[in-house]
Amino acid sequence: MDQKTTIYDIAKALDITAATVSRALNNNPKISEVTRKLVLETAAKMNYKQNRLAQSLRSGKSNNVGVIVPRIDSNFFASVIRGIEEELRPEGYHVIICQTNEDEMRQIENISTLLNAQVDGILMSISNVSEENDHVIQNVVDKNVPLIFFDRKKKMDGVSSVTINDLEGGYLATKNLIEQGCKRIAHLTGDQSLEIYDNRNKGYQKALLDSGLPFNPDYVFQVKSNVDAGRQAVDRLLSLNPPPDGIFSSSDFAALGAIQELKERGVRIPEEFCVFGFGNEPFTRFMELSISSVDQSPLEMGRMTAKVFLEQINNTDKIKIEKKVVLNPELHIRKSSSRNLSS
Amino acid sequence: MDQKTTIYDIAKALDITAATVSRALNNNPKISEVTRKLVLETAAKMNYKQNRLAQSLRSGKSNNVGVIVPRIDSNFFASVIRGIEEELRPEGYHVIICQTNEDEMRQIENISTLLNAQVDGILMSISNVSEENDHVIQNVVDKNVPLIFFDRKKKMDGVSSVTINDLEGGYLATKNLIEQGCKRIAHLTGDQSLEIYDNRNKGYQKALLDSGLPFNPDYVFQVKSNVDAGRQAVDRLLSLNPPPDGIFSSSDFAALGAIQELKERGVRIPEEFCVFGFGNEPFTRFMELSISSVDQSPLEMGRMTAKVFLEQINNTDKIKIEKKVVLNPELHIRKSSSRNLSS
DNA sequence: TAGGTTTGTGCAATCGATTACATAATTACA
DNA sequence: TGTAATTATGTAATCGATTGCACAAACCTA
Repeated sequence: MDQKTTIYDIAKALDITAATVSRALNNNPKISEVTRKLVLETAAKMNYKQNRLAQSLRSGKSNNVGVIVPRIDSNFFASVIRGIEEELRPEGYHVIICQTNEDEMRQIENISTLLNAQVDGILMSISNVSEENDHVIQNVVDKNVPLIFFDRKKKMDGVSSVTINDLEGGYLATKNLIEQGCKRIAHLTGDQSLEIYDNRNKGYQKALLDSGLPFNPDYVFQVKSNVDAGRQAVDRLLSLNPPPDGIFSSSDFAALGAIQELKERGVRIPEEFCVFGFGNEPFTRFMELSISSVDQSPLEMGRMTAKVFLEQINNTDKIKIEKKVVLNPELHIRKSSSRNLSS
Repeated sequence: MDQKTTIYDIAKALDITAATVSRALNNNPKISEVTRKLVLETAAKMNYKQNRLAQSLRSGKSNNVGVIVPRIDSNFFASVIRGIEEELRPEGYHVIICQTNEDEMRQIENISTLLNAQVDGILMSISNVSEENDHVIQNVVDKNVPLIFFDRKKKMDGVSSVTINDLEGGYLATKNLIEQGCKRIAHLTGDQSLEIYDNRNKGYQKALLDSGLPFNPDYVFQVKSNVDAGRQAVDRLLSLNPPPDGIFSSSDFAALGAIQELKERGVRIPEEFCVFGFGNEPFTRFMELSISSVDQSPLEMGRMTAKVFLEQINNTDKIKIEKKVVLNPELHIRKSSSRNLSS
C-alpha cells in the first residue's frame, strides 16, 4: 500500500524496459513520441515519484546544501538562511540546517556528517577558530566540496566568502556619534578572535583617529551579546573619570542594555549620551527611544552566499574561484544618536 | 585527488571483499577481531567516510526530516526549528528547511520535493487550507511518511500535532484585561481559516461571557500580523462609540502598532487603555512600555514535535499513533496591562 | 576419525535511476 | 533490391553499502 512505484513498475506495466522509461521521463530525444506519452501517462496514473536518493547516488550530486550557523533563533542568522533558501530552492537544492551553539566539537561533527551526507556544498558562519577546526575545514576544501563563509569568516586560501564591511560599519557608526558631538566614545566589542568584532573595533579606532579624538583603551570592553552585558559595561564605564558620553556597541542587545542602565541612572539620551548599535535587530526600530544601528542586510547576504555557491558549483573550469564579496553596511540613524543640532 | 574512498578501496587494499569491510565497520559479531582492527585502521588511514546516500538507498531511510514553515525569519518559527534540530541531531537526523511564504503552490511543491527526496518525516506548520492541499497532504499520510503538524494544524485523521492551547491563551489574556478593569475589550484576530486565530478568538469571547461582559462584534478586527495593521485598527476602533478601553491582539506586532497609535493620540497606557499581545516576541519585553503577551514556548514546541516524530518512526506496530500534544500557554504580564490596582 | 558445530569470509543480489554500447527495425537512396 | 543511415529500444554496468545464503576451515565430540 505504501509501496513506492519505481520505473521498473512502469516498465513492467507497459512491457518495456526501465531504460526506456527513464529516457522517456528525462525527455531523451531518442524516444518516440508514442512511447513517451504512454510512459508519462502511466507514470501519472501510477503516481510515480522520482527517487532522488537513487538519482543522487548515481550522479554524485545530492542536491542538498548544508548551512552551519551558531544558532538559528537569531534574527540575523534566520534572515540569512531565508535568503539562502529562497535563492537555492528554484535551483532544486534543499537546505540542511546545522547549529553549533558556538561549540567547536559540534561544528566539527556537523561538517563531518554533512560530508557523509554528500552535500553539494557547505555554507557556514564559523563559531570557532582552532587548530582542529582548521584541519576539518581544510578537509572540505581538499574534497573539492564548495565551501562559502558568510559573515563570520576565516582566512583560508581557496575559500570564498560573503561578508559586510565591518570596518566601514564601525567607522561610520563612530563617525555619526562624533558628528553628534560625542567626545569620549566607548566601544563594546566581542570575541576578538572573530574578524567581525576585530574589524568593527578597527573601524571605531580609525574614526577616532581621523577625527583627531584620542583613543582610550579603558573605553573598550569585550562583552557578550546580551542585555545584561550592556548594563554591566555601563556600570563600569560611568565609574571612569571622565566617563564617556557615547557608546558604539558591536551588539544591539548590549546597546539596549546600556540604554536601559543609562536611563535608570538618569542619563538623558541622546542629549547627554548617544548610543549606536550594530545588527539592526527588529527591536531597535520598535523602541520608543529607537536605537541607531548598522544594518547588515542579512537577506542580501544569504542570497549572495547562495549565488556564490551556485557560481562555484556550475563552474566547470579546473581553476578554483575564490570570491570575496563584501557588502556595504547601511546606517540606520535613530533617536538614540540623534541630537537636534542647530549648528 | 578528491576521489572518495569506498569500502571497495579498503577491500582491495586488504585483499578481502567489500562485504567483510562493511561488516567490520558495522561491528558485525561474525568478524574476527584481527580483521576488524585491520579494517578500522585502514579505513582511518585512507580517510574513509561512509556514503550516506548509498546507505539510505539500500535501507530506505534517508535520515532527513523536512520542516515546512511559512517563513523562517520570524522569532517563533526560528525557535521551533531550533528545538527540532536540537532534538533530532543526536538521533542522527538532518533537518531540511522549506519556506512557503504563505503561498499554497509552494507548500504543495515543497511537500512534493521532500517526498521525492525520501525524507523520513515531515514536520509542518500549514500556510493554507485548500482542496488541493488536502489532497497532497493526504498523499503523505497514505505513503506512510510520518507527518506532524505544529502550531498551525489542520484537522486530519491519523496525523499527530503539537500545538498550544490557543483558546486558553486567549482566555487568560482577556481575563487579565478584565481583571485590570477593562470593560470594553477589542480583539485583533487573524486569518479565521487558521485554527490558531479562531481559537484565540473563541478564548476571548469565552472570557467575556464568563465575566458577564457583552460581546460586541464591532470590536473584532481581522488584521495582518504587522505594526501598520495595528495602527489602522486603533484608528478605526477609536472612532467607535463607545470606543474600547482595551485590546487583546493575536499578534504582538499588531499590538505594538496599536500602542504606538494610542500613544500618539495621547491615550495613556495602561491607565486609560490596556493592551495584551500574543507570541511573546523579544521586543515585547524590551520596550520601555513593555508589552504583555502570551508565550507559546516555541523551543518546547519544536522539541516536542521532534519527539512525537521519533516515537512515530520508532513505532513498529502496525497501528498508527495519532498523538495530539497541547502545550500550555504562559502569560507574561507586563506594563501594557498592569495598572496599579489598590483595591 | 567420521560427523557435527562454530567461525569467518566470499558471492551475488538489492536499493532505483542512469547511460554507454549493442542491436533490431525501419527508412532512404542509388 | 541491396546497403547505408536513422530511429527506437534493450542489455548490462554503475553509483556505494548491506545482507541472506553458501561454503571452507577449524574445532569438537563420541
